[in-house]
Order: sequence, then structure tokens, then C-alpha cells
Amino acid sequence: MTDTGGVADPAGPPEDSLSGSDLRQAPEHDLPPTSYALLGLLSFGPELTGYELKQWADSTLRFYWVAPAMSQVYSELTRLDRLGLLESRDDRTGQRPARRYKISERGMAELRRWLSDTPIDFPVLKHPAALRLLLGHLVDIDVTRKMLGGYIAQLDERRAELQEVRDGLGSDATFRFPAEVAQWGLSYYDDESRTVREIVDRLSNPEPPDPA
Amino acid sequence: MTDTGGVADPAGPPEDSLSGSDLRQAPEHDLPPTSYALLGLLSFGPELTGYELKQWADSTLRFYWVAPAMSQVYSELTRLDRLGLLESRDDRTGQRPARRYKISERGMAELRRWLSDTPIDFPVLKHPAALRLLLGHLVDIDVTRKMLGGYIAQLDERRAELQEVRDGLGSDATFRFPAEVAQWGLSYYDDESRTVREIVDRLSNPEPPDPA
DNA sequence: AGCTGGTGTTCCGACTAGGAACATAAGGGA
DNA sequence: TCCCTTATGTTCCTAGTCGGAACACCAGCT
Repeated sequence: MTDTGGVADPAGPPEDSLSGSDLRQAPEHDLPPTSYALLGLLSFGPELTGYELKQWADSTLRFYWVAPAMSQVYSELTRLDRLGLLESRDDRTGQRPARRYKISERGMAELRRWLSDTPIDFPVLKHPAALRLLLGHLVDIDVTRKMLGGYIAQLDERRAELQEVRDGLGSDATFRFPAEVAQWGLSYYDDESRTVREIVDRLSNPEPPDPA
Repeated sequence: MTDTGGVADPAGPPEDSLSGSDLRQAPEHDLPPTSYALLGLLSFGPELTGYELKQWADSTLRFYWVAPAMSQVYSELTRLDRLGLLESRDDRTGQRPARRYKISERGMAELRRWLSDTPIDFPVLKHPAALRLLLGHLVDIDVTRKMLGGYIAQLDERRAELQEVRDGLGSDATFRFPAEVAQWGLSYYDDESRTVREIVDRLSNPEPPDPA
């Protein structure tokens, strides 16, 4: 087993000193999915700083993928660059010096390979509202009802944000797939909101005899 | 800020030696949600080994909460025990010696406090199928269609498993809340399956002019 | 001059994921 | 009988992830 490398190398100076043998090394195994998520954002073309990439992920990606932390965005960029999947340069044209990254040909190829070859994982979910409903026997019913009411309010808020994202994509074929994903999310929020309202109704009217 | 403690203490022998001052210490801050998830399972009453708790979590909890890894189950049990939220004993009655844990009064109280006082977080989602659909521009359309077909098949499978869980809960009022949560999950799988089928249809018939 | 807020990045500690490793028992087949 | 597989029960290690603190600099406002 060869060393696939730690992300940070605090001992070595970053400039010059082509010391490592792991420069431009192919990622023998799959990277974690979050790496492909960020690489995927960059596959749409822009040349971004870590800060800008984080903002973009926060505004769109987070609806179906956990928005990675700032620190993780930067360490991912460092790693992807080291693997040759990105190209980077120092940008001093703006008011602030910054490092800008864009996807490389290698990166595009690796992304295509991953999309074609890798079996799909089932979604991973952490659903606090469901967990709390499960534990309803421990608290007064009003606590649970109130909790679900708050969840519905959050759903409405998120739905409105996602609607804005979807509207911003227009009907241009360029953003056909992002638009499909946004639509998917909107359907999800609508269905979820309806389902939770039904649950709240059932909690209020304990046993409505089925009139069928 | 006082030390809220590492989970493992490899230096110290576990028996006797009341060395620490952090025994039976209240958790000043909230524990991570996964801790409350496991504590919540134990709030239904049983006295379990780490192994059994992991199996239970795998069979039911995983539908709306990431099933924690074996190693995490054990470290959580150790921590919750150290905090006085669990009671534990060595069990040698079975064929294999094992440590059994059940929830304490303190644990029940802390769980109730958390349910009542803590604001609810929005669900966290990692949705590989959505991420791949987003990147549809990179691959042939058939790759994306096939990917979504595989996802639908996984959905059907999961739905069948959850249906069994739900059937096992019956209509007894004891499991009213677990049954509601299971029903919630079933609705989610049904809605998601329908939505994804619609997406696949749209991918096949690119622009069906709206006949309205 | 100082305050606040946005840009840009790094570092650290805690939490989480996943598998390897270890140990023992039960059951089945050559 | 011996081996193999499966299940029980637990620990350890590595890498990945999260969240905040810290640092730095610039712009606009008071």
C-alpha cells in the first residue's frame, strides 16, 4: 500500500523545491464524494478562489450535498491541485492577492471516469425532526407538535431559497441538469411539507376512524 | 472552559482507581446528535451490548439517521456511561462475557431536556444521485438514465425493508411514534420514486411542449 | 481613529467513518 | 477430528469531516 498522502505538509516550504514524488500523481482509489462535488462545481468552467467556491457551494450545492466547511474547501483544493486535477495561479489583479483554481483536463477526465464507473451510493440522511418524533413518548405531545411546526416553517424557507436558485437558472439548455436537480429539490420540499402536515394532523386527532 | 474529555483513556485502567474528577459529570453542552440517537434507542427500555445496539440501529434507525459505525457505538457507550447517562454491568450469563448498558434516570432526564430545549436543525443530506444528475453535462445521457434507474431500484429495495419494520411495529399505542416515523419514511420513498421517474421521462423526451 | 463587515486563508481540536485486528463460540462438512 | 464459515463482542488506527478561532487586509461609516 503506497502512501496516498496527507493533505497538509507543514514541514516543507510550498514554493519551488520540487521535492515530492507525489506531484501530479493519479488518485489510485476514488476520492471522497465531497471532492468530486467540488470538482463538479468547477467543471462548469469558472476560475475561483476558495472563498468564492465556498460561497457558491453554500448557495446551491447545499440543497443536496452537505456544504463543506471553509477549512475543508481549502484542503480539498490543495489536494486536487497536488493530484493534477486542478490548475492554480496567484492572482494579484484584484485588491486582494488570492489563489485561483480551475479544473484541468485531467480533472475533467477523472470526473467523467468517476461518473461512468463508480456504483452509486444510497443517500445518507440525518433527519433531526424524524429522530425527535421517534422519541415522542418522552415528552408532552405539544412539544412534538411545536417541533414539527418549526420544521415546516424551515421547509418553507428553504423552498423559497431553492426557488430563487431555480429561477436563476432559466430555461437555457446549458443549465438543463442543474435545473432538473433544483426541480427535484422543490418537489421534495413540497412532498415533505405535505407529509409532515398530515402527521401533525394525526397527532392532533389521535384515532380518526377510517371512513372507508 | 473545562475539559469535556476525550472519549477513550488508554492510559488508565478502567476498574477501580476513582482517579478522575469527571466521573458522573453533567454534560454542560449538548452532546452530538448521534449520542442522543443512541440514548433514544435505549430509552425504549432494553439492556443491550454494543453489538446488539449496533444491530438495532442498522435495522431501524438508519432510515432517518446515519447508522453510526461499530467503533462509534462503543465509544459513545463509554462516554455516556462516564457521564452517568447510562448504567452498565458485566454480563457473564450468556455464552460470551459482555458489557450491557441501559439508560439511567439521569439519561432519561437529559434526553427530555434535549428534546424540549434544543432548537431543531434542518436535515443534512448527501444525495449522490442528485450530485450525479447535476453533472449530467459531462457524460452521455444514457449514463445518467442508467444511474437514475439504479437509484430507483435501490429505493424500491429500501422501501420493502422499511415496510417490514413498520409491519413489525403493529398498531399498538406503545410504538405509536416509531410507527409514525416509519410511515413518514414510506411516504418519502414513494414520493421520491415518483419524482425520479418523472425526471427520467423528461430526460428521454427532451422538450414535450406543455399542452396546457 | 476606531468599528464593523466582507474577503481570503490557515490551524487546531473534536467528531465521524470504515476497516483491520483480535478473541471466542457454534454449526456444518470433508 | 479438523477446518471453515458465520456470528458475537470489542478495540484500535487512519483518514475524513466539522466548526470555530485566529490572522490579515481592505472598505466604508462615524
